[in-house]
Amino acid sequence: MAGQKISAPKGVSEYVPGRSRAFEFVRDNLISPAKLAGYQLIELPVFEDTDLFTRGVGESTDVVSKEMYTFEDRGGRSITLRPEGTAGVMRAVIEHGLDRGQLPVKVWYSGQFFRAERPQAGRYRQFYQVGIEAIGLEDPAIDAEVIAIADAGFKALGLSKYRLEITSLGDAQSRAAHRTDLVKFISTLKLDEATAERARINPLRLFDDKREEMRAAMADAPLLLDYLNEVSRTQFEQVQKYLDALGITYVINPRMVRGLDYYTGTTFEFVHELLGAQSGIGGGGRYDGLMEQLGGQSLSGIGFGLGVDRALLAAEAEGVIATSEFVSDLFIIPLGEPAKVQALVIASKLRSHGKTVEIAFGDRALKGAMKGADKAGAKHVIVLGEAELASGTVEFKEMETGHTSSVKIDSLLEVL
RNA sequence: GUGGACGUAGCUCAGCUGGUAGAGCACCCGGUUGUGGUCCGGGAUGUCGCGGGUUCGAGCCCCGUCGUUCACCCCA
Repeated sequence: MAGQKISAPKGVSEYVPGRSRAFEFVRDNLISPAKLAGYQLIELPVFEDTDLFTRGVGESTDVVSKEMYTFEDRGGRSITLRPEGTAGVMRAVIEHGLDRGQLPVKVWYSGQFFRAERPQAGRYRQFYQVGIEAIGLEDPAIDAEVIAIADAGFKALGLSKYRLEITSLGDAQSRAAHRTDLVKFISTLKLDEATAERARINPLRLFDDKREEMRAAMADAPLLLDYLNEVSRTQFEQVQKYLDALGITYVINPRMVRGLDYYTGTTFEFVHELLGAQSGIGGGGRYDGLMEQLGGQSLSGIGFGLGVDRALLAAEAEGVIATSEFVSDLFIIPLGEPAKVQALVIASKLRSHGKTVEIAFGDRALKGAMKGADKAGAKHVIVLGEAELASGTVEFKEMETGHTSSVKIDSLLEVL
């Protein structure tokens, strides 16, 4: 049975030449501000013990209850493809005792995540995220810095048509007080079965319902922000003060809901204007109980995850992705066998000095090869034939201007 | 998981009420012997997503399936 075509699994995003450079640009620039702020790389497995997510992210969440890729490995262990980044980072921090040293622990990560959802524009089953975590400090200044780093990442891409929404989920005491009243309020509403079930699992969810009638019904619902106790309120005000000082604009969204159970205190989301239904390009927040929940000491942390796929979509929608850049410094067109050998030698030497050099293999006609050089984005071209080999000199052509000059083969490095 | 739309050359799409496929872009070759981006000429390309069915005959109709897409849900 030969010849059957195999296509990619449903709902995965992949980037091939043509767009892969843009993807690379987005991924690298999104995370660059974190590196400037002293965050260090943490490279983790894409699969983990299933318990890590059921305990860390929370069994009541959609992410855990119906979107995980879970399977049994050959040793009978339950394994899950990571649906998010924070739980894995916490596991590794505890396991390697990183929290025994100087605090905060500051790490960044980058990689693929997996959720078995129905695919949609900007929503994939395998998606790419970069993120950071700062663990072990409760200073609201670090909350503001974390948010600022995410914001700087988006700005580094040239994005501007997005907004930052923030809120505070408060501490356990504040949330408990609010929950009592919220549940009471919800009990007065007439809900369909699915919605009632969601309310039962997490009453805050109803704030996120997009249906007009639900929004109207929830208009007068008690807001968590009004229930913050002294400590939580002061912290949230501090965060705002720092953001103001940084000149970062934000809107307070008291109805913001996050899908992962571990969030507490400062919580935020970046929403892009041009993206349609899947408009969240990044988000994060503080998590007080997570580390303890996973068997570590009781430290709070804060972090974010930014969606690389969606940020790329956003950048394309805004038209801020730089498209044509020179890919190679030099393109060599050899004419004849002896020239081909020399081309290999010259290219290899220049590459060892960090120059990007391509060779037109395959004995194409000169015109075709020139065209190829143009398409490939070559900055300079040289033709290597009998005459050049004999004289040791080539016509060095600058593609943008078409200007040529005589250059000794041995001196190519100087003119590149 | 639920509902709607769509699925024709590498890409974007056209194809009237069923009669055995087309355009633009891209690609390849050439425009007198070794120089690109413009122009001109020529050329290759599709089991019309896949599988059934109706019909003398289906890209066009029906069913199923897979995929994409939009919304809900959820979230990056």
